[in-house]
Amino acid sequence: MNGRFAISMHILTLLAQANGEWLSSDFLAGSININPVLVRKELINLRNKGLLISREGKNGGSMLAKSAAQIRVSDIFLATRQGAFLGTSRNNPNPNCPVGKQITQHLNGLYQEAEEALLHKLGDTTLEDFSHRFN
Amino acid sequence: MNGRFAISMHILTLLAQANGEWLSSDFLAGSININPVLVRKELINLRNKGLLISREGKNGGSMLAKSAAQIRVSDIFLATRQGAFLGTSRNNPNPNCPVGKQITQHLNGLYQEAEEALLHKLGDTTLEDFSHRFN
DNA sequence: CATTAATGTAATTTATATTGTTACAGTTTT
DNA sequence: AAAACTGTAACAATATAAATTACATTAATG
Repeated sequence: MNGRFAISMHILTLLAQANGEWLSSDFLAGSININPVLVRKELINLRNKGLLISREGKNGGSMLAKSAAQIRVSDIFLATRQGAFLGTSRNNPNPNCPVGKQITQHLNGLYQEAEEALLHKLGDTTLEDFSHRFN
Repeated sequence: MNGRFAISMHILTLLAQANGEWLSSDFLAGSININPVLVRKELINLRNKGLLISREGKNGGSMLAKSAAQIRVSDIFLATRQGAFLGTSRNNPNPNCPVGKQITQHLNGLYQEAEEALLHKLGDTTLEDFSHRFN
């Protein structure tokens, strides 16, 4: 998918299983096995998207902003994709070619349809469902 | 999606509209506006996947191996994705954490489901359908 | 049979995107 | 005041993708 999606799923699964405990970015980073700063950057993003809350200072950390049953995997997907997901075509097809002139537009249409199908599928699973798979 | 998918769609759309003409890699590269060597690499791949045929030497080029109606966009997607598409998680979560130990497996399950939904959707459109959108 | 116009392919470089690191300021609890 | 956190900027390293160069090979054609 996207490295950030995997990190966010990991973070949120840990939070879902934390039962009201504030988990520190260092603890999360230890489970994911990545640098704590990357975790904090992801935490900031997920917080901005309303999926978790954080507390600064000693005994600080993060916890879910709502119950895991209210968070769909598609929400997490949407929260972590940067702009386009399928696309970012920084290509400049030849505008003098009938195909080149239109291809970007038609590919984008295709990407949009595909993404909708993907989102629909990911909307079937909640974070709670996912987190229960670890039992 | 993937830069190679876009290139392949572009190549195949041009071939679909070529009506039995052999198109050269230089011509294709001119429409896509990328280096001809990249096009040839993609042509090799698409040929190995049975989507087109090529002819060497003077007046050589490529053409579709079958009618555009027989090629689904999902075939092209499958032909261009390298190994995993959603995934390639070269991350090593902490095996001493109950979540870290299992997350890769569960994410892969999710990716597989998502990819199936995507493929199903892309299977609804043929290269012919796509190519007709340029009229 | 030499010329020309193609493909095939390896090796290398360049560009871009992703991921990781360091350092330190700010916040809150004790 | 000390300790344990988060927040964030600036930078470094790595990985991936794209482009380039160079040349061998193939086949048509005059």
